[in-house]
Amino acid sequence: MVEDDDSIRETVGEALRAEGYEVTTCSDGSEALSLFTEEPSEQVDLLVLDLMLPGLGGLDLCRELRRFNNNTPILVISARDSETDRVLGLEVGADDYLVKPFGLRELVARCRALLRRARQAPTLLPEIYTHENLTLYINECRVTRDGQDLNLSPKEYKILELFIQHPKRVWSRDQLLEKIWGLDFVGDTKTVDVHIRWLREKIEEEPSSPQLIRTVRGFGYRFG
Amino acid sequence: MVEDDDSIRETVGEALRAEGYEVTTCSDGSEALSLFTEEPSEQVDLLVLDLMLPGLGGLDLCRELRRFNNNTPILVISARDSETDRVLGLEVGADDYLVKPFGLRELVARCRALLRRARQAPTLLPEIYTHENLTLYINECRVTRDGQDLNLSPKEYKILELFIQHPKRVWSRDQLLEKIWGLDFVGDTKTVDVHIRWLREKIEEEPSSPQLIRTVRGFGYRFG
DNA sequence: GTCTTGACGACACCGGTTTGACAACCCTGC
DNA sequence: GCAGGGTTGTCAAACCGGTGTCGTCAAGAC
Repeated sequence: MVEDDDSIRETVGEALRAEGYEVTTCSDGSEALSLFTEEPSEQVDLLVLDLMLPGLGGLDLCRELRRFNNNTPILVISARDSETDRVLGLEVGADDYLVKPFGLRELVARCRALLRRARQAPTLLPEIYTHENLTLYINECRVTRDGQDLNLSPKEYKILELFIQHPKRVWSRDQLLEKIWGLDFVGDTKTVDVHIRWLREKIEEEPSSPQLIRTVRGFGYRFG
Repeated sequence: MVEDDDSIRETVGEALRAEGYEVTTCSDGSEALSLFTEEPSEQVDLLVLDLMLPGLGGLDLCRELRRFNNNTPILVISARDSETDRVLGLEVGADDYLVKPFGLRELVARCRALLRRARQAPTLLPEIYTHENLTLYINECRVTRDGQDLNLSPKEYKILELFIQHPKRVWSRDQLLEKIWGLDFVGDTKTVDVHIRWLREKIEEEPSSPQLIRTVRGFGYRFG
């Protein structure tokens, strides 16, 4: 929690601790930012952030965090209560905006709601996926089989990326069209079949009896 | 968006459409719930929900969705502005609570914030149903019996999925034809019998004296 | 006992899937 | 600008397994 007013900081901190949360407080923006950038960085699950801070302001801190792909949930608390202020806070990356003065029960409830949702999202997706003898490097758009580079086309790569990120999940042809080709694709779902075939030829031991990409008759395809 | 007040529904709907969102509106809770339970279910990315609704109320709808592991983001809009109301709304599963009257820009900003966060949670948790020694994995179109994979045909799988989601309920042959085969199916209801038989052979200990799929003479079939 | 309803076995058909071939398209290097 | 290779979307034919139908028999209901 970042808040320069001592009494509010103490009160809110206590209320959250009473709920069983572990709370770290500080009173200005740059101190907060260092918590995120220093190594080893503390794992922060939720940031309760006042806007009016000495030095680095709350909005700037918010922007800065999002700029570095930090997706920690942020609950802004502020005395500025105009609609413009609220919209601005949400636009720069806050997840919720609560106007002072607020009730402690509401603050706790909103914190809980944010944490509940954040728990469902993996904090960070891995950049390298491995499945049997296949390895996929997200950043490099590259796939190796037994260490040997595979030459996949863009579509083939995207399909494999989706597959390897969700092993065992069955994808219908329509879902694949939506995910890989986009909603605005017009054409036949048979297109998917063909790309699956080419992908099989590159990653399967025996493309005619595929082990990695299985067809689930009537539904679609499954990887793994 | 679920809202019984015509003018609010229109205004908000238009505001969101103006932002490029695709908006479906309805005016009561049960209608909304059917959007989620019907097959094929519409993909809903965000639910904007009024609390005071005729019939099934907003809070009940919220609870019902969460009970079925539906984790669609929910933004509650309500004229009830006491702290207790807000806390209650957030506790039953809403992600945000906005008090009427509200500014359209703030509403849009809060919708955007919720969608931004939801987008980071790519897959919903695997939906898994278990009944005695059977386990059904929704996302994988897969069923195991005592841990062993069952090789079900599409029709068999769909029937079992429907059954396991509604244990003890009696389904008439016509209802099954409508749910599994679709409204446009023309043919004999005996078809259902045959598929039930095949399903029994795969999931029952003794298919000739079925324990899981019971026949309710004169009515249909019951699972569990 | 008679009638109705459901279970079972067999079989032909249909639709989904695979496969091969081909043309349109987009890059890239010359 | 132009040629060539790689990528992509479409189509038709072959293959295969799921699917629908039918006739018969067993089990309940009255």
